[in-house]
Amino acid sequence: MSTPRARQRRLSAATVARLPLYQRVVADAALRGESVVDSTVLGTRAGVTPATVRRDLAGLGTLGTRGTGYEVDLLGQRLAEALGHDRRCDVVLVGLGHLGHALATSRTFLAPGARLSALYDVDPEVVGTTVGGLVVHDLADGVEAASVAVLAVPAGAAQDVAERCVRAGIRALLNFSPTVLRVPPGVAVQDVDLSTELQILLYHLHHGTGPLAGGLWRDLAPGASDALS
Amino acid sequence: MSTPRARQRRLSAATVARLPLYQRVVADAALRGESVVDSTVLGTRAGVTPATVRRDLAGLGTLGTRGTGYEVDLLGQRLAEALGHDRRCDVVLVGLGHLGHALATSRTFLAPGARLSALYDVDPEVVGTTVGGLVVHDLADGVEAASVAVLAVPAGAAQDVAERCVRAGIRALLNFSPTVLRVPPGVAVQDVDLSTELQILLYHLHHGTGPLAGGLWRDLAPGASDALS
DNA sequence: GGATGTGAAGTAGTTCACAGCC
DNA sequence: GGCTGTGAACTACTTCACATCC
Repeated sequence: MSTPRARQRRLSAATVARLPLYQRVVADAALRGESVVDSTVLGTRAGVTPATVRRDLAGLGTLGTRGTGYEVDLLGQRLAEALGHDRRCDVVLVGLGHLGHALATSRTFLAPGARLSALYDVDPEVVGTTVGGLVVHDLADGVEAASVAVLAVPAGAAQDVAERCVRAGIRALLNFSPTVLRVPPGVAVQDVDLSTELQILLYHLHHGTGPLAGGLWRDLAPGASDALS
Repeated sequence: MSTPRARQRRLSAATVARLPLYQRVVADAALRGESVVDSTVLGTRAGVTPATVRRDLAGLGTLGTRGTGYEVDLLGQRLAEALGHDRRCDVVLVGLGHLGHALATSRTFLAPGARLSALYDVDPEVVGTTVGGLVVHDLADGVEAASVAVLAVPAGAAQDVAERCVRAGIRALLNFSPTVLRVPPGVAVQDVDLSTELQILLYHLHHGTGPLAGGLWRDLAPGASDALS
């Protein structure tokens, strides 16, 4: 146990945001029975240039083979490790409107290692019901400790809910409310604002503007789409 | 009508992504009865540095007053204009699972100017029902023309749905599926991957890494939170 | 031959710091 | 006095291009 996990350098935020993408492409490649992928196919499938792929993956340590590419199994393993898929982690979800319901029952939302540990709402009609195998608790009864809280609540309630979560010792919030949360230092907030995403798209549509972080204006692959199924 | 809309320079993608945030803060300020805001309060409320606020807003033309700040009404007007809130725009939504349902019934998802014009699904149990005042049509019967399509469908269906939309003449897709879509040039795709957002948050939590595009590790405001009721 | 990994160049975005105006 | 708007410095990210190794 001398150098347990010190293989990878510090990854940039931009790289981290792409790791889940690579992970998905690699898992898919494994399912298709491919044993090796190179940066070009990884890139086209992930919507990223080959150079960026290589730069990103180089940050995980030396795992490619020159002249060949990346071994799918090994790459998948390293990505899972970097993304912390081996670590258990409890997630609580607050707000069981349609969005909360969608998240609680989604098969793909939770990363490997993450487990939904509790659900909360304030609506008496919802409290006590079962969603995705978990009973919905009353937010007023307090929030249990966890690693992450997902906030799928109306804007007006978000700050209050965030404070309850922080008081419960939760240090990472995934915020779906259109609100900028005030949290103490040491608490991470990741905002996902669905209406903002639409507005960004509309802006680029109206102004005919080009590529955006999310990867706009992607080209159709030259060959036919390689039908999966 | 000599220089109708040529007031603003070309805005960077990063700036565009922040405009909706400013817009919200400004609308909120107007509701509170504030008539002027400066870059510092705008910044703290939007979770952005004052310098960035000024740089961003300067791109909309000269609209601040030195020594004072930005007039709320004027700023709101310019932001709305830049975001195209005056332009009508039809949005179709495909997929009425919980997520689609949430989007279709949300009061905040659609930007001003945007109107939901049609809903589609493939599930016979859902087709024909009414959601948010609109009847759900069968996707197999074809997609009507619109400016934007929102894809809230399972990953396996996303590419097919995207192609139907493109065939219907839609040139902007908001994609909630964990899939990289292949589209012809000239079609804009904005990806929103909810599971990726969680994974990014988990990475930063595990590795104790710092600020991210979304704005992690925000500080608590020095004063008490200015309680809005 | 062919693909990785990486210095070096190029581009985009942020922050500083201050001149200019109210 | 105070705050905007912006050149200039800085930092972050991407892309090129090639030496390196299989």
